[in-house]
Amino acid sequence: MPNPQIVLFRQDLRVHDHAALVAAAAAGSVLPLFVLDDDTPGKWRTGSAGRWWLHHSVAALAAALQSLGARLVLLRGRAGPLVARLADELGAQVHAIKLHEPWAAIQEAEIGERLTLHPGQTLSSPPAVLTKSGGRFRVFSPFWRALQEQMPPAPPKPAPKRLTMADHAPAGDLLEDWGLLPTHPNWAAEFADHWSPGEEGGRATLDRFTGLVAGYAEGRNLPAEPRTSALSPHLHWGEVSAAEVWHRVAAAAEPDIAEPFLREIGWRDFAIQALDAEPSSPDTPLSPKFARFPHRDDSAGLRAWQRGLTGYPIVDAGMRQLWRTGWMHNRVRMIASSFLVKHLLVDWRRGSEWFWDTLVDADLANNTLGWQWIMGSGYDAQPFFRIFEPVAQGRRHDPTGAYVRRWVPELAALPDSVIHAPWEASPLELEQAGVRLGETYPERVVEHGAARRRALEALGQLSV
DNA sequence: TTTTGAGTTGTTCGA
DNA sequence: GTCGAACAACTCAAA
Repeated sequence: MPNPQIVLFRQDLRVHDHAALVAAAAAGSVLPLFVLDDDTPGKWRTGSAGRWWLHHSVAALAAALQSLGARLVLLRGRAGPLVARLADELGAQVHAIKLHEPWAAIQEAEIGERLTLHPGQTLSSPPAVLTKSGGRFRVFSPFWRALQEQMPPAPPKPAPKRLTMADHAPAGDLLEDWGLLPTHPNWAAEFADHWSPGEEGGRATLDRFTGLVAGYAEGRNLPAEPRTSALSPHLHWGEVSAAEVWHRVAAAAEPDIAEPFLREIGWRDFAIQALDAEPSSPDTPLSPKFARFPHRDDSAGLRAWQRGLTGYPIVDAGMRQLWRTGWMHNRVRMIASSFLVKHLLVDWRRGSEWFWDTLVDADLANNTLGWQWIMGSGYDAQPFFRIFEPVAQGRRHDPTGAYVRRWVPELAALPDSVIHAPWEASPLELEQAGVRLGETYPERVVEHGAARRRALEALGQLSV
């Protein structure tokens, strides 16, 4: 009997296109393992919404493995020493898909020589496409050009037909005992209306999107319409591989039609390699001068933002969509995050922490890149004078107000002309809509013009 | 080494 | 209402 092969699942909760699972199955009997490790990642342990997703995704993976003849073993604790000890006890090899988050590198080092790493998190492997002089790209466009030269990625591997479960596998924990789901209160009550965690749900989401690729470039900025892929949580947890997404989308449309979406998958690679190169970036601005930025310690403003009570309808709609569904449309993420850091001057890390805890697709690389980008302190950051104007953004991307009406129902009866700026409504319009500013819906926490001037002044100080 | 062109997602102002 | 220019200076990547 050959040695047992431990397959350590982490952010690759799938059985298709899983190089580590395939290699293990070919080498002997298999012990699939998932470790709930809240220790190694420290502050960036899986957040609350992510835990809801993780619960269901682990259950789905266990069922998929069961149908192949294996049992997913669940353990809790610091993964490195725990896996190393189990491998020693069983005389096992360990297989895993290489991840590029800083905590993953620590786990991999702690498991040590028993571990064989396989590619699979990113489109290219290693994730860092390099410049002609061997350096890392810090600007997306040249990165994307170089990445495209490596495409297509390797074709997805089929799932193993049959697994032989290793002898002497520990019983492990019960998923229900991990307490990943919220109870009092159950703030995730609506999540299941919007999401189907797990590989099957991910593939169904991908199937649906292949019919929408052609309209993606035009429709992706309209938050009222379901025209984005909604693949982000499935990609974060690796329920479908980036390579499979690439192949399916590329097959669904002509190259120039598919490119706007494939670029976004390229951004995911860019974010992952950026975090790999800059492991402190979740906590530290990449541009050192931003350490001097005069953040305001505005706990009331932060709370208004978190609860969707800023008085700016597009911002509030986004923040409430996030709270209710664990997700926010990408266009609105930009508007809402810009509002926090530019209009309120709150430290971008307070925003990234909130997103980390509330997004079902919370991903350390994407979250970090996004917040540093909007702040202007990161790789390929936007110019400092680019301050989103929430009313103009709302009118441009939600012209009928359908998105605001859905998530901010107390404004639903306002006419289109003022739905994004209720303070511009006439007394009669307000009365007919049943809106009393300051009572049924808040006054603006800041006025745009004044907030913009204040932000420009604060940012201007950095250049002195 | 130096030079050159370019750089996800925008807003405001004045003609 | 529409349009183009200005908004800093810097860094990156390649020639």
